[in-house]
Amino acid sequence: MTREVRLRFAPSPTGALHIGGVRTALYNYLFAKKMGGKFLLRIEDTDQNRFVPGAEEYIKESLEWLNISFDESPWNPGDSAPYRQSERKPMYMQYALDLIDRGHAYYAFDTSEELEAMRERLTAARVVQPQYNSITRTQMKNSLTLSEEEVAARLASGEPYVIRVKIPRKEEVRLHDMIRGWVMVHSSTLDDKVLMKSDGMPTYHLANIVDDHLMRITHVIRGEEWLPSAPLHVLLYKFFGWEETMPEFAHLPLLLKPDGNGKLSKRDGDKLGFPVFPLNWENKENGETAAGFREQGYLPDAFLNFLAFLGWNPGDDREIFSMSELIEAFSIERIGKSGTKFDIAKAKWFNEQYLRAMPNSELAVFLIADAAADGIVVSTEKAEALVELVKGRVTFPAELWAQSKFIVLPLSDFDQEIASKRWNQDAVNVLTSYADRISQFDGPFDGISAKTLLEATAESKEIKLGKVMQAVRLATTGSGVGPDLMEVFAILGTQELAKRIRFALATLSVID
RNA sequence: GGUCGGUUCGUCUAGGGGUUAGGACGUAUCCCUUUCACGGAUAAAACACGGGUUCGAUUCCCGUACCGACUACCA
Repeated sequence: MTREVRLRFAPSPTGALHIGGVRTALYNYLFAKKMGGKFLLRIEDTDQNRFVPGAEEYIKESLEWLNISFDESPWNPGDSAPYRQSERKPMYMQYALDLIDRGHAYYAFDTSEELEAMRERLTAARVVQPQYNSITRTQMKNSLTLSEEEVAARLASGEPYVIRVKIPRKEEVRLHDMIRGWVMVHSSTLDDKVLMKSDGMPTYHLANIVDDHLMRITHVIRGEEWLPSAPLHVLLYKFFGWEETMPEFAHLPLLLKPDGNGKLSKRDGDKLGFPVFPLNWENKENGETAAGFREQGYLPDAFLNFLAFLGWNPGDDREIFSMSELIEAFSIERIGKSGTKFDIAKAKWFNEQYLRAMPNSELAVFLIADAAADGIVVSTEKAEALVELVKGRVTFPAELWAQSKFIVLPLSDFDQEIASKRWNQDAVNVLTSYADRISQFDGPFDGISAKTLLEATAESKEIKLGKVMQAVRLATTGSGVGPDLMEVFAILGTQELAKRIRFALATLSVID
């Protein structure tokens, strides 16, 4: 019988969900869906000191924004409930105890001072890697060195203790990674990691193995930073006797800084002026804030598409993928091995592609809202016309209104540099006549008729249109650049257009 | 330092024993456009280095260099 494919995303609620975490969630989701399996969310909140209020909601909202949904989660529990490790606390100890019974773990009573002293002693003795391991544990206070009575007495007295895994002295640990192939590590380089902390909570290592086993996880896709501890996890599956159902591992390449080297961090975003988080974030306790892609104007589908390509590609030239197309095309084999530098320019390009592909009616919603924020009411019909005019020129929805409001708002001033260079007597002559002709214009005033009329006007004055075009733009929009002027005229309408021209004629003066 | 991982244009990448080493972003130029942008076209731009193996290596092997992750009672 083949097992149901089950994947999980297991973030820690210690702050805003980093973009790398979002990508991990996405890849897990894509693979789960591709395989017709289930995707679950598990909150890894075993470190009570690092818990940050609001972080869990942030994770939820971020993934909802991107349409990454869970079949099972704290808010939509399935038969693996509960989905918060803090709520699973009572179940971990028995597994740790089981490991002690099997001789694969032990109690340790060393204080942090004693641990520190041990490390100092080893460092002084030039031991390359001071760690709690098969050698050093014989000199520490634990159930391997202490008598059974002594251990029992310490336990009974309520003395704080941890439970450590007993790493074998010599053993070749073989780890299969779906992205990297076989990775071999010798157990002598591993240390006796803490499994149960003195506060009664499991560490990540124990909780992750126990929960993945209990939740019947078949594939673990996580960041490369976990690769070094993966051999320990393999060992734990073996110690528990769960090798048969051990999940497949895939360690994703890291997301790197755009400049220089190293893992992408919040500081890079602040420094280079782009977000590193999906949503805006504010830690109410320490006032820490971070900018989000959503608030910067990235469309969820575009951001998702961009994210998917950070370390994965379909193997052909296609670049624009919807979520369902991603699911269809996704495969772990096509995930790269090397770290990926974060390139915000590509993210913008994706956003532009998606924005231009959106129907005007949807884009108009953004424009109407932004106009309303400025206290301006724009009709749907007008908004759609404006959107059509400028959508090819913008990266973010907020620019739609910013770049077209000059049409809606009254014309007040003129670009002085253009005025001094382009405002001349020819322009005054053409515009004076054009305003008159427009006022008398009868019939539908569209881009074509606006242009025909302007050409006729210039011809009647025996002036080349090209010589006065900049002045015409300046007079009607106040600026030297902008979208197709004749289309602008059409939206303005004959009355407003004539009014603007007369205002310009009255305001600007010919210098030469 | 140790362990592990990685290395194709500036960036994301395709490819893989014999290729003009392909695409995309970005950049530059040209075309379109009576502006700017969009769009179209073109260009510059890469196999880290050294040894093997081989008729032939960017591709396979081994070293070196460089980069990174990890090295907590954090995940």
